[in-house]
Amino acid sequence: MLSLRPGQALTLWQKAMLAQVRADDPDLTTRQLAILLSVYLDPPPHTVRGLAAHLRVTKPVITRALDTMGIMGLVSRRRDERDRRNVLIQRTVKGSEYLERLGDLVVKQAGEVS
Amino acid sequence: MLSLRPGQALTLWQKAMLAQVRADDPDLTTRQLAILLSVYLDPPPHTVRGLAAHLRVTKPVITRALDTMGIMGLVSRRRDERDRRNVLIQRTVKGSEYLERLGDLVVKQAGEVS
DNA sequence: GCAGACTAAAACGGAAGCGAAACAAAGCGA
DNA sequence: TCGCTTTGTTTCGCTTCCGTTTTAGTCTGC
Repeated sequence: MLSLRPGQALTLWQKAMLAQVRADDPDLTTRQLAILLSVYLDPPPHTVRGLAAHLRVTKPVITRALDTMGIMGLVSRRRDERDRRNVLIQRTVKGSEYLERLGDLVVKQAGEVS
Repeated sequence: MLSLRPGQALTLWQKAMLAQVRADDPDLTTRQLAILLSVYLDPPPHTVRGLAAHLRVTKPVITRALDTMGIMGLVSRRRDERDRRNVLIQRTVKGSEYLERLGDLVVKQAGEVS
């Protein structure tokens, strides 16, 4: 159970956003990041349909985000051989590293919140 | 001093992003949110030039973000009467409420992180 | 006063995201 | 087999953001 006050939350958010903006690696949209986090933190398998329902957005939103993040190497796609209509979204080393850095960044900024 | 583990940080991030995506009020870009948080959390006065230096982005980025958030009513602009080249960025009630909701949202999600 | 420095905004072309609708491929049920 | 559903992608027109460059207004030092 993680407990923090609203002021601490906003300060943490500011520090994290600031670090994100200053780092000039390409930053993801809110939707893209939500998808990436779901793929890596929720148990597989992940399908376009499943993610769309989970985030309550339309399927093209998922497809487009996967296109973009696929080019970035943060996720990869594979056909489901058991039901070839489905596409399974898979993790990549690069995506793991990306989220690892994000987690470390948040932890680091949290340490500086009084 | 706020202490959390990388796994907790990512889970918190996921929950917050998910809540943000599901809520269908217009979500801000990373840059816009960073600007908004700086305006509300850092001591005034805030100028375009100052914010650009603080975030390490170009001035048009700030101008455009202020345009967008101004239309949304989250910030307002006023000429500095002491040096009329400057524009002072000011807080609004609506902006305060927006960040209050954001803070509460993060606190709420944090409470569900094990 | 006036040239030069400074500040913010506007203009420009390009890239990327959006929702809605159309589409192709695969499974399913009679 | 042959419709019908399901799944993911593509297309369309539109909006928004991007970096760069240009413009307009304001100070400042001589």
